[in-house]
Amino acid sequence: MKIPLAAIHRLSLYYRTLLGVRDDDFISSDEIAKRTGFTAAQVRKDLAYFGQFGIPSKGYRIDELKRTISKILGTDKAWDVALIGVGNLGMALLAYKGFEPQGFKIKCAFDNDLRKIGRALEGVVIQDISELKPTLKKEKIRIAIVTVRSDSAQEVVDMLVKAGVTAILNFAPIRPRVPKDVDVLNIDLAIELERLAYFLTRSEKRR
Amino acid sequence: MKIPLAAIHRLSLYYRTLLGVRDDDFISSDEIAKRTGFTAAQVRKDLAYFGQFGIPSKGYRIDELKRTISKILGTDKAWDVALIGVGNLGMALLAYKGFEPQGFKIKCAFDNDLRKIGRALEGVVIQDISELKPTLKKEKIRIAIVTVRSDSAQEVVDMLVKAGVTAILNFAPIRPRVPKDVDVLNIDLAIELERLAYFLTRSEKRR
DNA sequence: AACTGTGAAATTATTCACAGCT
DNA sequence: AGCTGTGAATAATTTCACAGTT
Repeated sequence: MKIPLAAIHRLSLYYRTLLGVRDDDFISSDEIAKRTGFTAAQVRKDLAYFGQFGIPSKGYRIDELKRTISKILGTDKAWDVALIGVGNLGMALLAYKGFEPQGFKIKCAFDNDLRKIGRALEGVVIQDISELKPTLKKEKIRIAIVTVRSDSAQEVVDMLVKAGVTAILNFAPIRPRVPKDVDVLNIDLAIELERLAYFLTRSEKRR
Repeated sequence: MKIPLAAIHRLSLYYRTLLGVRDDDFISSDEIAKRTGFTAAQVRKDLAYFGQFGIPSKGYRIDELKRTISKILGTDKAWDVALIGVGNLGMALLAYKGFEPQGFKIKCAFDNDLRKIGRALEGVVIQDISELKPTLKKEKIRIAIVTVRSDSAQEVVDMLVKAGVTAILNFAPIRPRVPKDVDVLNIDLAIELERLAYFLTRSEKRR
């Protein structure tokens, strides 16, 4: 069956909602919908893509549902992550507290600035970019976050692919080319602001 | 006419591509498609939502198209932006060089940490959060970036709405409630990693 | 009675394919 | 001849609505 990509995103949000609810109880699709802003039918359909977890007339067992979603998303295991580019944004992500609760740990960091190499931040020693491949192979790292400037982003992505990385969260404002078995998720901060500017322009026109 | 939200996102990417091309020439939908990874029909349809800019047998005038897209997105004007929460991520965004070329300028920053208030970063003096409403009103700021911890995010968003902000880029891992004339774009970094983990889990199963 | 799971219908988005302009 | 603009066709996603289960 073909699962809409958007469903995965919603699943993450359902999971977040469940974290704020007492465990030892049931929750209905209606209640999840209310708390996340989606519709009840959508919640049920999304969950049904992956099996039948609900009990008619009661809803979903919260603790079970949490475990199930976590397993679907793959956040039931811990994932080690590599960070490439320890500039402002990279440092902020190193210090970001939101990753570990979801099972992600930035295990190693790389930069090409000699002044940074060898320094430790948040318990992670910054390594020279030339160490990238051996370290990633050794640590069996499959996920990387790219926060380098756009002019070296493609080069870094190529190195990551060669080092066996298959999932990349890219903050550089380019869309890197990768083999099709590698997943890239692009976050372009300026583009997000552009979308807001579009809405703003529209709504000001409407007045 | 109803314009798909995704079309706006693509428009931003077309624009980025055009920046890397000589001005005084034409470009075909096919060429734009090739450079952005979408299809030519999609490029033409997206542009056609907003008017007829192309010349049959030649393509689109690059300089004109750039101006046109910029106008559609609203990036032809400069936008002043407020930043709330000068933690690691907030500081990184303050220093981020990618906003200004697209017409966004972080004009003021707020925090509630007394040790930070009064300090200047990147030429922006950090103000006490109590100054938020008067400053935003005075500066007529409509766009805000929220990088506070999740437990105060809703409160901050409420303040922003009261101060007249109608577009919010939110990095706190909650979905704030806002009146329907306010647009919120949520970037949840952990959720993005969860999507990658999902792909990774799937592709490992396939082997 | 209450709530799930799911086909069918409706809606939304994308792709096709070609008439028409330069 | 080449490339746009766009209706029509197709595909994807969401919503509806209800049969079935507890």
